[in-house]
Amino acid sequence: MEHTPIACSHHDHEHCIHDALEAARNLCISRGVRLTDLRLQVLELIWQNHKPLGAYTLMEMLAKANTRRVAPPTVYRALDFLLEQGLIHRINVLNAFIGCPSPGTKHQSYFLICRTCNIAIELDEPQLGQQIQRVAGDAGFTVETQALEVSGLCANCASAV
Amino acid sequence: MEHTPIACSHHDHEHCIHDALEAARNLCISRGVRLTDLRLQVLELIWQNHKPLGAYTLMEMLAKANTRRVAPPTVYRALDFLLEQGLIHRINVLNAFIGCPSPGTKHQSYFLICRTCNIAIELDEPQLGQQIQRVAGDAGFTVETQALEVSGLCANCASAV
DNA sequence: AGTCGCAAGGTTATAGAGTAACATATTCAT
DNA sequence: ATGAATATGTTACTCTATAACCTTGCGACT
Repeated sequence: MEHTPIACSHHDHEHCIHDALEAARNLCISRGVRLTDLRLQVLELIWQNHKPLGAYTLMEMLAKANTRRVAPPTVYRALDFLLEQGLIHRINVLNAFIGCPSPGTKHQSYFLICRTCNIAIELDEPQLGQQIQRVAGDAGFTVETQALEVSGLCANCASAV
Repeated sequence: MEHTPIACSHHDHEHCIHDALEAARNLCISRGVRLTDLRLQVLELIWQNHKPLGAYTLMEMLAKANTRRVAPPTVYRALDFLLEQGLIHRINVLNAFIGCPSPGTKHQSYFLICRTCNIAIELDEPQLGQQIQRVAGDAGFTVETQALEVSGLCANCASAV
């Protein structure tokens, strides 16, 4: 593998999850917001999969883990919290959610999404943001959020053809 | 208005719709695909509004125009056809569809979406595409489609605050 | 002109995604 | 301890989209 973006490389997954949850805990403490059991559980499920997860898939996972029914508002409220805190991103084209590897740092949402294996690789490209900002500015547009979703084949899947 | 992207400027709307439909007809003829009454009707409704329209809004419009019930698959099939032919784009963040001002020319989907008036301004920025292509290539990713959805305030709404 | 084949559209039912409104339970500051 | 605020539970519903199957109608070919 020549190119290995974080989400793509083979890595110590347990360690990766642990770090993400630890970072989330610290971030929430420093902000004075509550990372409750439910919210933490949702974040953990999202990280364990390492691929975009739909709200209803999460619901089923929660129901199994807690051995009781979990209704949509429960999971959506947790997701809303995690989105607000920048701990996860929403992938619009998939109606799904994925963990953010660098919460805390304010950034936009740029993703490479593999149509075969469904992996979503988050890009860290401030320059791209600047160019988008400039183009939008030329049109007199005030940018609030940016969402770039590039679909195609990841390195692994492309070489597997 | 200093900056006037196509979708934003005051223009002869009838003329604009007419041109779009004419272009669509020609494109379909040259490709040997059938722009049926239904498909044309959907395309026309989308252009008449000039703002992203949801599938169910379209359904109601069709039902009224045709004075009979129209079921979801009917409108979704027409939308699928128009998407395939590049005559419309899908705005993921709005679950809505909008006419493409330059079908025929292969291009990606870059939109500025005003959260107040809901207008969606399509950008024509091949350079942006190149930069995205480059960034994705650096990650070993093979790009198939790009979707950029920038949310914020359009020039009109920003000045109206 | 008939007819065969296929693409388009109709119909019913259901899956998937998200929210409104209200009730209950926790937590926190005082 | 108590009240206010925050978080979660519950029910019901809306909106978005697709599956599966049937019917229609165009169009190429003899």
